Amino acid sequence: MDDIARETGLTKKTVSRVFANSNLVKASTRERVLEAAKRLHYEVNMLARNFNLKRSGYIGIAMHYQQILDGPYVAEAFKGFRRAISDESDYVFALFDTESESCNNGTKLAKFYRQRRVDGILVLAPHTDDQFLGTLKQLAVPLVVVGEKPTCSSVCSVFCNDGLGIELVCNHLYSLGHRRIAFVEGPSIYAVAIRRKKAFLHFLHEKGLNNPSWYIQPGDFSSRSGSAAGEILLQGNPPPTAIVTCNDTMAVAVMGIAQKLGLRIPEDVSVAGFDDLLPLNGGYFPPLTTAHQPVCEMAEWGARVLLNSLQTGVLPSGKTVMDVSLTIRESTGVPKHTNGASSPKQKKLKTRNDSDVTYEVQQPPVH
Amino acid sequence: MDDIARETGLTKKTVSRVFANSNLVKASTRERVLEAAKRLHYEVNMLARNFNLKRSGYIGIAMHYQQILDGPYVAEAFKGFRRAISDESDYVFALFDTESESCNNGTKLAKFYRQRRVDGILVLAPHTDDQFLGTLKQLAVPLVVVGEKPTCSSVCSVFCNDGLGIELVCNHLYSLGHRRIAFVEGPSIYAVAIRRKKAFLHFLHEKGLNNPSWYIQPGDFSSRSGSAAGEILLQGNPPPTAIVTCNDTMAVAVMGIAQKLGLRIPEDVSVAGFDDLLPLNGGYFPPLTTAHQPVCEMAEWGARVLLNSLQTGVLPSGKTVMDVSLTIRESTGVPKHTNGASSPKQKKLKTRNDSDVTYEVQQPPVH
DNA sequence: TTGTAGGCGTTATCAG
DNA sequence: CTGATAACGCCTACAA
Repeated sequence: MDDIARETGLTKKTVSRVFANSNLVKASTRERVLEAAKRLHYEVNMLARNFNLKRSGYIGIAMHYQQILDGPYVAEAFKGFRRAISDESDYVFALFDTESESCNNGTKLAKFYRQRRVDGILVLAPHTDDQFLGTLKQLAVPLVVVGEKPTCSSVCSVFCNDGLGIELVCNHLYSLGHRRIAFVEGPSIYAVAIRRKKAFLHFLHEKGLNNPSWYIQPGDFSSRSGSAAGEILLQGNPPPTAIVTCNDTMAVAVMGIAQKLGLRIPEDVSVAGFDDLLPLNGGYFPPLTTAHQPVCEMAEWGARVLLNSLQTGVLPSGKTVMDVSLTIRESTGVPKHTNGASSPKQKKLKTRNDSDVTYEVQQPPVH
Repeated sequence: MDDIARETGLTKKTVSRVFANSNLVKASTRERVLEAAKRLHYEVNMLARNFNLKRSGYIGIAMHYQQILDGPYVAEAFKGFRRAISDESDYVFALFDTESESCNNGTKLAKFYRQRRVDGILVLAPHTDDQFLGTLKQLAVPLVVVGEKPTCSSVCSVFCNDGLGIELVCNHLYSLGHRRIAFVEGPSIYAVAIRRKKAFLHFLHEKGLNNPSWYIQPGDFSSRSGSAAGEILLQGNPPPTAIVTCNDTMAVAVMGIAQKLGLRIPEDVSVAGFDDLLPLNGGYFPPLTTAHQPVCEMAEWGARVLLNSLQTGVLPSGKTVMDVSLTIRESTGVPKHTNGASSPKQKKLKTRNDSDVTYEVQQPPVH
């Protein structure tokens, strides 16, 4: 900057103003500065600037690397994050693996914030036993949880109405005539999985269905666990006429087992999932009926809330619940031995409705 | 720091030494400082420290978000990165999406480096048409490309011997007795895909196989494209007895189509993939014979090289080629109408060999 | 619209 | 082993 100031006969401060996009600089002066900057290959030293501004320019994304990096969930979430925090915003994402203990108990994340290495934190799909949220809350870190309803209730978060999703799926199956409906659980480290199961139990109770207890099988979101559950369910007696799983991966695995057992989908058994994140698979399984979780939108909104907080200096707060919608495809249909209420072909009747967003407490989006 | 200095009756500099882990501080002095620091809730301001040290503490990871975030490749790569650059290393990962134009032509990445926002860059699986490598090369940025052999030859990189992988797979099939071997290509934006195809053509030529041209089908690594190719190949006349695909996803899709057509694997058709990254699927397809690509190891090594460069100040250089190995599982076997040379059951004969690493030019690893 | 003086929190240098 | 002083490159406050 000194060099440019000398070259142009101005002061460092004026040069500084140009690069800080201050509007109290004469256009001609700005030109002169920019010209000299180009000539001298000058580039702002963000280290110095940020040091001065007491900000890092980084937004931390905390997540369990191995748990979710491998899957469409993260891809969708990042799409949303990037929509909110684009290239121009001057913020960059920093990645933190909450798998490590130091991260998990909050020590490391807290330290990073205190040390000014991140300006704010987006927490993606934390586990229910993650302790760091509590730690961070005390620190008054600008923090937004995306994809989960944190147990620590005062933490700002964006998640979705899992219960509604299961309800929609189950009612869809019920109205097709299904009564023997089975369920494959998700891992209990995720509150979402627990909520989904709870909603299923509630559905059973509401409809007065008295299915055998083995109609509810454990699962951990993995293909392997889906297959295991599928084998038990489909070879049981009497087998369910419909199987609802806690995520799409397990639903596909169930379809795989069904096909292996020579069962047609949906003629012999209906299968429904949860998430609607999987790419429509290559055509060797019927497209999946599933509850659509607006991950991208949740992420985008969460990032916007955080950004807004960073700009205003007001800590983020409040919860946003987004509605899950039902996407009916070809893996569900009328059960064999039943006269269902609906027509047998339900092809591609899409009921997605992304604008179905419920704002409980929220500052306006900065679109 | 001033506060601590006052409290302890020392100088700022001495306090500084304590936190910089300098060993020229008396133990008792260090104790006093740390005690005061705890009492005053002092935490080093990394912004100031890094400003002074002219480093950001961030390592950039440049990749095409949507292209690869959704899949096991990134998960593996990050596992490797983290092995090399752990929590203790004081480096954090920053994420850059090379999908955006500003990143693609290198402007943004270059700017980030000049602006001191990243100390070095790991480029994950770039496309052949990515322009940023050239730009960055000129800037003398500490940079390592992982998972691809860059066209710009002087760029430091860690990739694998794709050709060898295809060769191993093809020879395995050939020795089982297969002659009508088909191939599903990968997208030409990846040089890896081109190398794999080239290796396949070389294999055909070497064995003097004269298969119809439609035995080579286009693909883009997606499940959808795999299915499309599978349908054409398996319904063709004469159909191939074995199908080699450019990645595992497409191989699974081909298996799906095969099962849909009522073909048994490997009795009616053998299928082999490339990558060995997919979780062993839930048991509804036979476990896949595939070429194992040591993504995690490549990433780890790449990150080590970069770290080493950052510590020594010497720009990274040289190429490391890691060998692909063959993992034989149950999706390949002796063709129906042929008397293969080998036994029909080749179950779980694993030939993985991760230590098969070839160092062409390289500084020693900092284990 | 531009300039002056001073400060941000750390480390480097060199002396003791 | 410890200390005094200056420097890093930018920004804020206030003055002109």
